[in-house]
Amino acid sequence: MTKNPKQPTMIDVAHLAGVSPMTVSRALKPNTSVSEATRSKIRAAADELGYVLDSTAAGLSSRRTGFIAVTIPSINNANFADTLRGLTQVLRATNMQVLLGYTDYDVAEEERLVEQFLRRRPEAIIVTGHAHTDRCRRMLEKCGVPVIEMWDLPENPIGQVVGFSNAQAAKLMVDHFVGQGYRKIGFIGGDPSRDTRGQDRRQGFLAALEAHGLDTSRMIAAQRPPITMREGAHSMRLMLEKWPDIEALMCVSDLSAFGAMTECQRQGLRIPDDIAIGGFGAYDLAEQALPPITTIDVSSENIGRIAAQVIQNLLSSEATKTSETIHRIEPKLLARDSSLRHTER
Amino acid sequence: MTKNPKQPTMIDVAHLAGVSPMTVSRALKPNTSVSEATRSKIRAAADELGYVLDSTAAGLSSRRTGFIAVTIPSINNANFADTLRGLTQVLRATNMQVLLGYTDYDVAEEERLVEQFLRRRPEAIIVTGHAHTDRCRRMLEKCGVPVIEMWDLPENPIGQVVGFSNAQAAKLMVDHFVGQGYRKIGFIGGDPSRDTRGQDRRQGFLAALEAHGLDTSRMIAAQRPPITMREGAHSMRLMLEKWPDIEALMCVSDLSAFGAMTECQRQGLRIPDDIAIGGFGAYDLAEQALPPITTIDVSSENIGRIAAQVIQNLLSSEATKTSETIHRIEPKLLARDSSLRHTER
DNA sequence: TTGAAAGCGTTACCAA
DNA sequence: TTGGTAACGCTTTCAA
Repeated sequence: MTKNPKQPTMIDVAHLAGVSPMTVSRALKPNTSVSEATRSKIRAAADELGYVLDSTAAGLSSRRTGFIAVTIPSINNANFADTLRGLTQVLRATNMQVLLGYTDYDVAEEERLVEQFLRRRPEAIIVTGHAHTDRCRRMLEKCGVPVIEMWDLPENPIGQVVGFSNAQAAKLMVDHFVGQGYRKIGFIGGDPSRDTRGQDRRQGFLAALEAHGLDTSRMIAAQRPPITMREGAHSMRLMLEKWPDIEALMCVSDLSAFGAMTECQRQGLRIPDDIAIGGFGAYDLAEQALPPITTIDVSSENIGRIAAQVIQNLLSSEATKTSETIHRIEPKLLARDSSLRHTER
Repeated sequence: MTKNPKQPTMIDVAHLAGVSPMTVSRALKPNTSVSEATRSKIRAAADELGYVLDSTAAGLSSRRTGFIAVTIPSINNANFADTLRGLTQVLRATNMQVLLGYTDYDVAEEERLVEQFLRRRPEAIIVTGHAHTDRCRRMLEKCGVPVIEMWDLPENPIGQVVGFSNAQAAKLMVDHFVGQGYRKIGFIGGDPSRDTRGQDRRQGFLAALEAHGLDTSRMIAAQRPPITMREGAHSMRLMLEKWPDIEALMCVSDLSAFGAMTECQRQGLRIPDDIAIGGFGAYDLAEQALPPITTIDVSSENIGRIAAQVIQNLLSSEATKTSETIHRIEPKLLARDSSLRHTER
């Protein structure tokens, strides 16, 4: 590793190229009025010195850091990964960089992250869900940059929203189960203190059962998220012990649904003949499992893409700024063998 | 959203608290000599104004940005997610922030990311693997901060290394298969142009087969990574068409192994009686699948933790800086039902 | 198209 | 323990 006691600055490049630093600054960005001759001379000088622009200084001076701060509950989650992918894809064109943090489904950790991130002076901030500590909410409200809450439909949004109704998503599954003729229907997952989206699904699930006049007792609350396959299997064991008559089961995510399904299979139960299974999130796993698992698709990647577009819109100087504040996604049910009656296949 | 035409600065806080900006700067960091009275006065003033430190300015002035740049091939990958978790956990104590980018297994994209990241003046940079474009390698070599290559054992390391031998990992699986009495052994995955780690596993696999004097023809190259479950299933179909006599199969990752296994099951083959399956990566899925899938554990989280410790060490002013450059992890085989002969269970 | 001067908000350094 | 001064490396702004 060559020891570089000091990285070259714009001034060094300017000296070598025989121009002023200001011209270097311009020459290094596109769409600036610099003659081709000067520009290539400067490029050569920069290359020779191994010059690398210092965005820290640039950001301080221009008050545009190029950061979009994003917090998600978990990095090891295909849904949020998809959202992030959609986000970065759209953002790439804008030269914006994502500053990513994960909260582990903990609002206190979210607060810590948001505080750290705001120091970086991001040009917008995206958080997952509507649950925040009071202090975090206050910080977001007066941070002076666009705030997006995603993956949820908050009752009192801080700024923009790109999300869907988790309750409605769960209702889709209940309606599907009922349409397939199942009546003794259960749910696994949904921790009120941490996974508010899971909890919303649980509540929507209950409400939908009630709307159909069905028994609502077959509920197993999960451990703290992330709800793993293993916990799905564990909860399934409890469920079968307590309500062996259960006909159909929704899990808070496809991962726990897979765990629940394999537990059933281990116990010799057939899916869906003995028990129907539904998940959430449209994971690859749900499609690839044997049998494929019925799930709900909320187009995670699209959430990210839309969020990025909202930001682009808000940051573009053109005063086209949409007044729209809620960008609502419609969850879709993907009916698969794990819940389809033989006669309907 | 309250319109804040201008965020308050340290000077505003200093005025309100009746001290100098310098004292504010000190009061806001721990372990600085400021009297308790002054400190709390300043804290109150900062709170009242809703002051948020500007790390951009702080970084410019102190030349310490608090960023550790990290590139991984994919965000939607439990292994790299675990590495990242280990990394951030250790780094949290240091007040370092991870600047994360994913390359999609593309060295050109890695180059783009590294260039972007170096502008942020990170205090260290961590990349995955040894394959870089020439330009990227040059940038890393002369960036002036510690460089770590992880998840691999490069022949010509740029700086520090925290990794393991992918070839050796594959050899573990071959030896296991052979020990179980399998002889007609195949491999799925390993794209030389992109997934060099997968390719290394493939090569190690071949070498191990040869060492045992076994036939090395049963190889199916995968599509470009990430190798999904679906591609595992697809490759399995090809494999069974071409070599229906195959007795044991290793896949480049647990995901493709799961896809391959479900494809076998769909075709009525029993695991491991008709065909044994092995994966890589110790995903939850491998443990939870039916039957559980034999895999290789490289302790992904540990890779991240060690990388973070190496960085802490390198950045600490104490000249304890370890001369050690290669931090080698030992892959471990987790033998499970998907490859264990009945008699050995 | 190019340049000079004046910050951007913070911290290093030295002095009190 | 506190404060004054001078950067840090760039961009904004205005002028040539």
